[in-house]
Amino acid sequence: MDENVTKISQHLLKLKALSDETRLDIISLLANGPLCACDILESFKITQPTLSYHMKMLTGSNLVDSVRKGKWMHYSLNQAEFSGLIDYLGRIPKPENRPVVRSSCCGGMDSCDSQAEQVEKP
Amino acid sequence: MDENVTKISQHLLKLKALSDETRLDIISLLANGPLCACDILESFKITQPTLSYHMKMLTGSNLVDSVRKGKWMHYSLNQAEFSGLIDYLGRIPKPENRPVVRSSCCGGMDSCDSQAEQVEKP
DNA sequence: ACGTTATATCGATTTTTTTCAATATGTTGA
DNA sequence: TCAACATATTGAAAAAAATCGATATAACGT
Repeated sequence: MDENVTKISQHLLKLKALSDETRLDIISLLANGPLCACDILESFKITQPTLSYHMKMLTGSNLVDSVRKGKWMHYSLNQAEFSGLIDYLGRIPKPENRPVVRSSCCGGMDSCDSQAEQVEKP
Repeated sequence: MDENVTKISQHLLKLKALSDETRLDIISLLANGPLCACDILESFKITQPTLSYHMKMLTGSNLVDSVRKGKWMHYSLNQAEFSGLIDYLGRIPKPENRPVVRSSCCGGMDSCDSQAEQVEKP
């Protein structure tokens, strides 16, 4: 029931993760296969701590998985989570959601075209 | 060619637009059909200028269309643009993109498992 | 023209995000 | 154990985003 609420925040986390240009580029990089942080770092003009921060955002949203391989940290796109986000977005445009209340400003939705009479709101 | 660059920013704009909780909720509202600003406003605990700001973000990203109907501003989800974003995201996980350079930190990708010898980077 | 209503813009403030230098942690090979 | 390397964390500063009150603009009815 309020699992939905939690889900929304999970999706929001992912959307936030994708809303930064550097991170979106990192995601595109990882789409080609796993990479270690040192490789990713070379593709950008940012410092190592900044990359580490971005990777934390990405792993924190579960869009990216990480495993240690010796000295190196290997990052990979979590396809399932990524697909999950896409599925969520894909379900939005359909009218099965009705997540919040709806009121009407002027009787009906399209009745505003010919707003001969206006409904006063108390 | 660099149309791709522009496209990326368009997608990034949309992702930024969706990365705010209020705006994501507005999108869900609009998924049920067009609404005027006054109606949307009632669903949130924000002021009218703030809503106007958010709607500007949403229309600026083209995820939402707006038309004046008399005194009212009617907002509606731009399904085509929304789908465009979803399509873009859906294409990311496949290896047809290779958007940026790739280097290798230790020979191959999986060779790091048994990193008997390490390749020094000059 | 005027008053009312709906929305937009402006200016300032608060909040959040991004960034980096310094430093810490963890791993490996000698 | 220790030096070297890869990555993480911390603390502070800069940049960007969100918010609001005041005010402007636009449309309508009278």
